[in-house]
Amino acid sequence: MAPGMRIATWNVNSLKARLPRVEEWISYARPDVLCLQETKMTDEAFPYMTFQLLGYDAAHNGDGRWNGVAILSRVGLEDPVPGFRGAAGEKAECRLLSATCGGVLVMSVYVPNGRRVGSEHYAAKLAWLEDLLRHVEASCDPDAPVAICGDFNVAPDDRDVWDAAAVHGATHVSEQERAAVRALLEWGLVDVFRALHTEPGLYSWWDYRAGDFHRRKGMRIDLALMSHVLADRATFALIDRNARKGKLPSDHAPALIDVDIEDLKEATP
DNA sequence: ATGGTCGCGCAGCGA
Repeated sequence: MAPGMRIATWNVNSLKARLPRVEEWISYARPDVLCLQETKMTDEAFPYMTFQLLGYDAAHNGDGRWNGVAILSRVGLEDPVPGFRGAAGEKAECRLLSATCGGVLVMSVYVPNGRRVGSEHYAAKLAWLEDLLRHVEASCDPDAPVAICGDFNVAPDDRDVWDAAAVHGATHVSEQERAAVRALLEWGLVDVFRALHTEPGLYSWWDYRAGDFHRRKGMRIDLALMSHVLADRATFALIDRNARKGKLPSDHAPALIDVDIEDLKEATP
C-alpha cells in the first residue's frame, strides 16, 4: 500500500462527452481513487477498458441518460455495492456506489438537485440526504477509514457561494440542506477541503451560462467527507480549476485530497 | 440586461 493516497471526486456531466478530458486529467493528477458523478450512461456503455489501460479497476452504477456514478481505483477495488442498503435501495436512483479501495470504504454520491426550495424535488433531495445518513449509520464505522465523495448539490456555508446575500435561502444554500450535510459531519465526517482551506471564494461548480466561470460566480458543492482517521492525515487539498477551462469542460472541477496513510493500519479497528 | 449554455437526442427537459 502506498504511503500516500490521493482521493478525488468529479462530476463530469456525461462521461461519453468528457472521456478525453477525464483521461487527460487522470494522466497528470494520477488519483489513486477517483469518484465520478453524472456519467449519464448504462453499465454496458461504461468504458472499463479505457480505465483498465490507465491502470484503474472500476465499478459503475448507471442506467441511462440521467445520473450514473462510478469509482475508479488503482489501489484495489473490492465489494462494489450500488445504491442504499435495505428498503431504501430502490430510491437511490443510480446516485450512490460504494466500494473498498486500498482499505478505505469509498462512496461516490450524486445528491438530487432540489430545483426550487419548497418544490417536490426539494423534498426529494432532503429525503435522499436522510436516506444517505441512515445508510451510512447502518453500513459504516465512524472509527474506520471512510470517504464519502461527490456532488452534494449543497454549499455548506456562505464562504462556498459567490454572493451569499443574493442566493440566501435558495436551493443549495437553504438551512435544511446545510443541516443535512451537518448531520453527516456530526456522525463522524470532516469536510476535508474546508478543513485545509478556510478562505471564501473557492468553488467547484460554475454555470455554463453568461461566463459565470470567468466572473468567479460559482459554488463549492463537490465535497470529500472523510472520517476523522483519514481527515487527520490529510496533507493536501485542491480543486483543480484548470480542468474547468479549455475545450469542452464539465461545469464542475475535480476536487482532490491527499491522505498520508502510512500508519493507518495500526490506527484503525 | 431577470437572459445566458450545455448534454441528450431530435423536442424539450434537466442542471
